[in-house]
Amino acid sequence: MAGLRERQKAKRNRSILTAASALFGQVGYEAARIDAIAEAAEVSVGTFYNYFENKADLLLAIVSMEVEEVLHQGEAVVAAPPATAEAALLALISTYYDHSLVYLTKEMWRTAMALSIQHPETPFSRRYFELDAALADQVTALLRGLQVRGTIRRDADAAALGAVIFADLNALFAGFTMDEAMPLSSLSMQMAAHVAALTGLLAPPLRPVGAS
Amino acid sequence: MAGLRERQKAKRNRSILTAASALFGQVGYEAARIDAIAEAAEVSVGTFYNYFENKADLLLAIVSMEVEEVLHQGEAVVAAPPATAEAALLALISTYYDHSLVYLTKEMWRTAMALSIQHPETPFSRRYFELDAALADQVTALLRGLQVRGTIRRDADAAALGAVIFADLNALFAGFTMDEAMPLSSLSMQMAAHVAALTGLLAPPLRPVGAS
DNA sequence: AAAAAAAATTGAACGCATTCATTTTTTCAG
DNA sequence: CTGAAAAAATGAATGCGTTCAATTTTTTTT
Repeated sequence: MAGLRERQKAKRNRSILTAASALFGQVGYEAARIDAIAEAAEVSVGTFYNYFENKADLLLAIVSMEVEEVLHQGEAVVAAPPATAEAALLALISTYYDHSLVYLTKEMWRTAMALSIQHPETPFSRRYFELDAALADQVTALLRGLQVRGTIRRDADAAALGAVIFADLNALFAGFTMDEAMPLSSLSMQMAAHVAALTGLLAPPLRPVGAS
Repeated sequence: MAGLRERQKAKRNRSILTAASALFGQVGYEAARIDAIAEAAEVSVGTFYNYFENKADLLLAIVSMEVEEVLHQGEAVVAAPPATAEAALLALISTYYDHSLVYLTKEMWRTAMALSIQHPETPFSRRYFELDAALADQVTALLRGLQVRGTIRRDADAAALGAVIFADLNALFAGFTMDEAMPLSSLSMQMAAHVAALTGLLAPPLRPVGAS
């Protein structure tokens, strides 16, 4: 049976996360003061730091949730991709983009990206890049699936192209988070143009009729 | 004739920038305290803030110098690119990479990237992205030059591919700055693999002999 | 059930970027 | 040269994330 101590710990953890998440959503990550989070969670500032390493740690918890859900959804696309290379890539990337503002605001994303770059040796950063790598791998897996099926040229370097495409979708997403006025639809359109440019190059070479 | 006031202002400006640059190089951007910079520049903390908006402003001055020099060098490559698409892209990108640690450390780059993402409405950010855009445009210009010359397919979307390639070289560079142990040679090799994957797709279609 | 040990809570104190009211220096009109 | 006005310099004060020595609560031991 869970002891008092254990139960209280779980309750406080939840309480802090809930309070932080709410405040981040209301006033933003930067403007959310630790005192305010602690107060809302009915805990002292010192106790807050007993539960979370620092402010960034809170953000990481939320980012992890977001990316894990999106990875899960992405699996379905990779398992059964649309018919054309263009449609398949757009389907996967849309999965990512469309989910992106469910738990996080643009400001929270910006902060997460900034923190991950600035302090690479931090647990925050390590975890963030683990998630990034998983997404990039999913893009590569999609490309490989398309190659096996003959939708795109087999001689293309799927790993390299997966990395390139992920870097690009990431850069476009960063641009999206940096423009508060930009709607998701604009992001999708930009991505569609880039995907079209790439898939235009990826069509398999025509094979002479009757060739083995 | 320049008055006393004007002359002193210029001298102090130079003094602060020199002191900051030296300290950044010695102890890093984050560890460089404003008091220390001010003291080294023989100026009070208050005066420091009279000359620079904030600490990031110092970094921006150094980043600007770096990127401007590299853009200048890049022009030469775009004006007279190597014979193959692969060699041309590698030449341009190497120009960027090889210059990158002249004025800045990896930590300074990381900080600059992080700041530019985190506070997009800041003068820092605006200037940083102006520089980024200029670099991306240079990649696109190179591609267009190669198209005109027939080195790569004319039906490719140069603007989109330029953006994709720039996003990728940027992502690889970010990875480089985040690994203190990684040498420039590793970065170049990664980029070479990606460039090879892309240029493999960019070869112009064979034209039947004798076609107009 | 009392005492000792272990674990967790607490808020005052610290470091550091930035701000601001006050003082000093420079300019310039008379 | 003098005194008023303008500009710049100054360092103490502020805000905020994080740390830590002291206190309180919970668990274990006897």
